[in-house]
Amino acid sequence: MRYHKIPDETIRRLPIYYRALLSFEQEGHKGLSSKGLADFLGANPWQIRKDFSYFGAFGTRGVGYNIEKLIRQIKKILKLDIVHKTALVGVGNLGSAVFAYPGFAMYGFEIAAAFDNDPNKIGKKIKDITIEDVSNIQTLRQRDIKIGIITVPLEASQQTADSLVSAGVTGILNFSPCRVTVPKKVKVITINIAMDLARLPYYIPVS
Amino acid sequence: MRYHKIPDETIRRLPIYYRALLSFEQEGHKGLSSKGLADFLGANPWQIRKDFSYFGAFGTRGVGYNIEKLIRQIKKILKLDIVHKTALVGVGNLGSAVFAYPGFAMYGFEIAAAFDNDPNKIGKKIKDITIEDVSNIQTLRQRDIKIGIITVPLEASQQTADSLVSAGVTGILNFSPCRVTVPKKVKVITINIAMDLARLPYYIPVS
DNA sequence: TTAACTTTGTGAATGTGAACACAAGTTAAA
DNA sequence: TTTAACTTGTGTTCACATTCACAAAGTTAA
Repeated sequence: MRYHKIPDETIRRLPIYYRALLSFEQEGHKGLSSKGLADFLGANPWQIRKDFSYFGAFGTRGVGYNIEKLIRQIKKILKLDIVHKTALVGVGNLGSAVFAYPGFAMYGFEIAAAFDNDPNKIGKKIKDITIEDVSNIQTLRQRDIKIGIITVPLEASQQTADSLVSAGVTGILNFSPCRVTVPKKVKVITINIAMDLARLPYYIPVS
Repeated sequence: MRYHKIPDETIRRLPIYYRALLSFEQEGHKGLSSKGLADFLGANPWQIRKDFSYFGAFGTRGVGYNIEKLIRQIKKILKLDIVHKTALVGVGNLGSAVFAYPGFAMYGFEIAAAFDNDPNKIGKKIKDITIEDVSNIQTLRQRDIKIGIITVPLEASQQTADSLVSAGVTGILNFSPCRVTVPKKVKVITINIAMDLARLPYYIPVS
């Protein structure tokens, strides 16, 4: 299995396993079976084993997995052991909230630059970062920033994405409520609570 | 095709179509072809047509779709035309942010109750809603509230989900960073920015 | 009325991921 | 050493979603 393409769904699940493993480790556990992890997460053991098997053999037959080793492996696969410098574009309500979000540091993200087009905001500081004019986005290449975070209003999001891409960014976290189109080599992850929200009523039986 | 089970993926895409259609309508357009919508969204025309076809024939061959009619249909399918009363559990940082989020009203959600277990918070008001003790969750059944929003810390999330389910809730929006296990008849949508975040580095080539 | 042109709706083919079953390896106890 | 009880890793099967190709249906213009 080792030389297969890794399913996107597997990558999507790895962070879930990762977090669960961290909590098992904190409780002092050393080893864990796929069944143990599956029960904890409400998932299937074979799904978990299959996911791991794409990356090689992590466990020991008849015994299970070594939690510490497994954490180290997943961390490496997801590249969570590297600090990624990111640039946030759009320091409005949403942008500020994202700035304050503690989850970023946990997964190795460091917000190293912030941009806005509002003259009133440019020059101000937020958490040690000076807000720059959006025209400065092109300097990201020299500054070795490869990830952009889009928190601008709907209308400006595609344009922002284009700027980021032309500045050499290879990954985009898009909080704006629309799909942005980018070259294939650039990975976009769109986070849109409203869209997730909107499909919930479908599943609710009408009283 | 009309009597098939609707793929979950189709439901996931409907809100995306819905939002795009709203913006087309606002620009004064009356009609739209699957190709027009696909170009706008960076999607495939046949995917869009297939998705719509699960619900019957919405368009006119040779002509395209009537935007207004299409919006009405999707709204009905997603049940966005009904106001859903929801209960928010956990009025901490995350809970307050969710409370302030304007997206809820847009998709027919009304936060009609708020719960916390902190005596300092109970009795206080937030946006006209009085914060109640979590033990009051059981009153949701009488109050005809069928959707719960979980914004409690990790440790309390499963327990909160259990309370909500036993209070007759049939849909849960889970913002806590873990999977919660519920009976099959209850639909859970988990929103977890950190998890989405964590898989981005995987796709970023190391410099 | 006819012919050329659009665009939808859908059966069929293809692709992808989930579920399963089981061989292979490990442990422990008789 | 043998046997029984576990647990992983993976080939196979199955289910579902995407893509494709085209018939059906409508429009326009001569």
